Amino acid sequence: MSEQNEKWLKELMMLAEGSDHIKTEKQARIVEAAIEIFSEKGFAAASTSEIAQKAGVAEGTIFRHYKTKKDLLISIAGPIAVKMAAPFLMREFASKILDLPHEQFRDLLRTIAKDRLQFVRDHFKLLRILIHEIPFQPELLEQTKALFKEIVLKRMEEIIIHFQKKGQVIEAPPWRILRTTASIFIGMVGTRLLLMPDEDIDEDEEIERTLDLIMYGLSPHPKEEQPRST
Amino acid sequence: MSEQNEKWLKELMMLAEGSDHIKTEKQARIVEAAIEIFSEKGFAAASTSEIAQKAGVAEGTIFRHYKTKKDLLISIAGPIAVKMAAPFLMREFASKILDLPHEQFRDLLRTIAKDRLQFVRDHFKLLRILIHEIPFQPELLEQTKALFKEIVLKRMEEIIIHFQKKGQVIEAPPWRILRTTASIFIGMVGTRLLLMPDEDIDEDEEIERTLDLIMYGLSPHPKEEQPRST
Amino acid sequence: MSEQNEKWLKELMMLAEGSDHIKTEKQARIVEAAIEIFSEKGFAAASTSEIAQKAGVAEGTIFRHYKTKKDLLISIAGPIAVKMAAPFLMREFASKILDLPHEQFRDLLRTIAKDRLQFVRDHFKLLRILIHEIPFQPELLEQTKALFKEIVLKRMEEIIIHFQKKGQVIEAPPWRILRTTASIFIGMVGTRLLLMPDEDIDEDEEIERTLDLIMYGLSPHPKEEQPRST
Amino acid sequence: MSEQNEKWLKELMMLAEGSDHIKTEKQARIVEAAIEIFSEKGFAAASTSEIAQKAGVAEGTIFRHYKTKKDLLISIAGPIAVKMAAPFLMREFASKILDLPHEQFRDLLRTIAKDRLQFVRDHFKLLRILIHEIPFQPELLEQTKALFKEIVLKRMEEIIIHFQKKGQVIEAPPWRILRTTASIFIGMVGTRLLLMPDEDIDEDEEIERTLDLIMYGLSPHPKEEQPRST
DNA sequence: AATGAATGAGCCTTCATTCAT
DNA sequence: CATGAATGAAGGCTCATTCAT
Repeated sequence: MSEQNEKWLKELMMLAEGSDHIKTEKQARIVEAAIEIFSEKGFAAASTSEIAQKAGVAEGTIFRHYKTKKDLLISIAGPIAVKMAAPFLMREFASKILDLPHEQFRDLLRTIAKDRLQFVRDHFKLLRILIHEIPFQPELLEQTKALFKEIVLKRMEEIIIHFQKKGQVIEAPPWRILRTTASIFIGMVGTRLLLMPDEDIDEDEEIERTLDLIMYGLSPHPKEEQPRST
Repeated sequence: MSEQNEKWLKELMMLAEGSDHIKTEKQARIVEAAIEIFSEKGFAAASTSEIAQKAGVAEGTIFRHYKTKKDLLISIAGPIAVKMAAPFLMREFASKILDLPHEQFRDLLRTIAKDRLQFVRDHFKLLRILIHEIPFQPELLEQTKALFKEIVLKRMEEIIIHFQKKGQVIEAPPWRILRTTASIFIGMVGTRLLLMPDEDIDEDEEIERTLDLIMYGLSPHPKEEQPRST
Repeated sequence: MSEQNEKWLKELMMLAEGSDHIKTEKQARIVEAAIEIFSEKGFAAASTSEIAQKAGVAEGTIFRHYKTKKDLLISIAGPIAVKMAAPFLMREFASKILDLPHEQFRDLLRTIAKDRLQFVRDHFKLLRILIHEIPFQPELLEQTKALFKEIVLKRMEEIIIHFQKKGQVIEAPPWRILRTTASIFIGMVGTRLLLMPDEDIDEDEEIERTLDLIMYGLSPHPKEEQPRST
Repeated sequence: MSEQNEKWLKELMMLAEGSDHIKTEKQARIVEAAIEIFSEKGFAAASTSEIAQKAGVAEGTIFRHYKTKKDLLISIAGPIAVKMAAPFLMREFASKILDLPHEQFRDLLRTIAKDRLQFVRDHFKLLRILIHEIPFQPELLEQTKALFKEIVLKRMEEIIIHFQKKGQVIEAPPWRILRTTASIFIGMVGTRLLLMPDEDIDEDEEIERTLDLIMYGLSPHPKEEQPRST
């Protein structure tokens, strides 16, 4: 990783932990209201007057804290991508994992999946805004793309290669392995949250079965050789 | 499938083939311009005057053909979901496949994937609009949800069960198998089109390797037992 | 009356009887629809497209018969004033009445009132349009004003003077007598039609009692001298 | 009068006196401009942009004070009916008059007529708007109808009955007496203001002669019995 | 810092009118 | 005569943003 990147990383980590430079209580109320409304109607269809009303502040107050409406959006949607990637930003992330001698790849996936799933649930509205506005806000797009290409992909590559060396993961380009795994989890979350938001299911069980599919695929496998986890 | 559904199916199939009741040449120009602009800036941020200008018609002309701006959106974004699901609407879809005695599940996946991938490329902008507006247009949401739950899921379930009986697919809830497979392909397409639109890759090869992952998972498998496809 | 006026009178009488130059059946349907809608929402708030729809013709057809929307209004609202004044246009109107030796003024008022009241009922919507648009259409205003000043007032003046000479009507400027009498009847009709459209009353009786007030006023009068009519 | 009505009365009286909740100077300019233009071209044909221009404010400013154009109309035309009826709203109106032992009915009529005539002259444009829009704005219609039925008619009935008992007014339904008297005055005002706005006449004399007609009617009356007032 | 009245550009939509068919 | 697609000006209204208080 270049020195450039090192500096960027530091900034990102501060962002990931930072309190988002929210200073006054009114500003907090504005942000909260904006999240609610942007998420509900989309950025373009949301009006600053509605946000002001919901936040219980005067319209002018919004523009005291954020120069434009888009500024407000960026200040809300920008950091969430960083936070989503936060675990991968930790300096020790890869090394810690790689040092654990008996760690199973499957266990790692489970840990990450559960952690990020919880994150998604906790920040659903914010992520919704981010996903929706990414195509229309080049800033967001570039920032997020870079984040995942430079940080997440890089870190995960090391780990995947590590497990490939240990013989736990097949030989295939790490990016394809990452993409596939991520897609499956995203698909799982998406289905849960969007198609059947009210259904009550055993999530741990669901994750376990999904891990089965990730690890062994759809094709039946010879008995006893690759015992399924409980 | 209920009789109700039968009727609905017929309507959908007509929609799937229909020329979208576009009658005049000006109307076609309006639709084309609208697709372009909706896709580019999103529905809410698009202006009818811009659409009119791009279409080379007077603004009033739009409203002669579509009662409201939202009407225009629905008439554009509504049918695309049906078309996306079109192959699954064909009466013979399942039966045809199930009758082929030696058909491999993997071959089926490949066929569907290639076909739909082509479709996505051909109608990228339209699908972009659909995906973006679904959360804000209850009509689109319900229609699309029903389409996939009632048609696509139902048809694919039959097929998956069929291959499960033939021992080509592990015993797992068909919906989870469908979800996983679909997610992986969607992830592949998404990555291709969004993250690396310009990169030049051997798509057939990519599909094949992705099928490997779908069929056998990440875990290394005993030699010779499940030979990889060519 | 000047020669000028004589010519005008002739034209007016033709108008008063004329079939309004309505030639085709579609035109008739347009006029009918226009009356309905102008009366209901007012001229400015009525739209030609609504009229066309109600008439069952194409929008263009309206403009084949009437150059503009205002043209349509004038062709509808213009003649109704003339028709309202029609009885006073008849050449023989005054002379006929004046020749009847034993005619009572009260009987004359009764006759006119009943006749015009019926006319109002028969052409309520048209009169509504006329009254509403008079202030905004100078043509209508001038035409109507002239009609009443030159024709109605003139004719009634002769008659009132005649009855003054016969001692049946007090000495007072004829215009004031006409204005008062007309106002009372208009007030009666207005109250009937606007404030209590559904109430069921004995109209003949009402007219008679109103004539009492016109003839003898509010002040109680000595017995036997001016016997009230039954 | 019911308690319900008592409460309503209070509200109305506040309205009748109230400064119409006009707070800023710009709002006052908007109202003034709106009165001018509504009166001139009618509500439907008036445009908010024209009003804004005449008021010297931005068009948006109008909509900050009044949610819709119709809102502006109602806020202008609504109160004027109440103000027109204001004298009849005063709690002491009837009692005061009835207590004056030697009061003549004719004097009462004269007082009211002069007062209201002045009011009409002072608020001509507003009344014009009210009269024109009443048929198209159900709110105005109902409010005004109720006002006159519940307040004006009720109060005047008491008074008329009082004078009937004193023998100054003939026995006839009070509502008919009111209607007739009101019609005559309205006709007088209407003629003055609409047909001959520029003519210069002795108004006091005109009122007096009109009162003659109201009190004694058109029929000549025996000498000396009911001496005409000067 | 906070307010909220004021702005004016721009939005979606309607409308009277025209014209080729 | 009749049609109805097309027009483009104008309408009512919303909105992000500014600024004096």
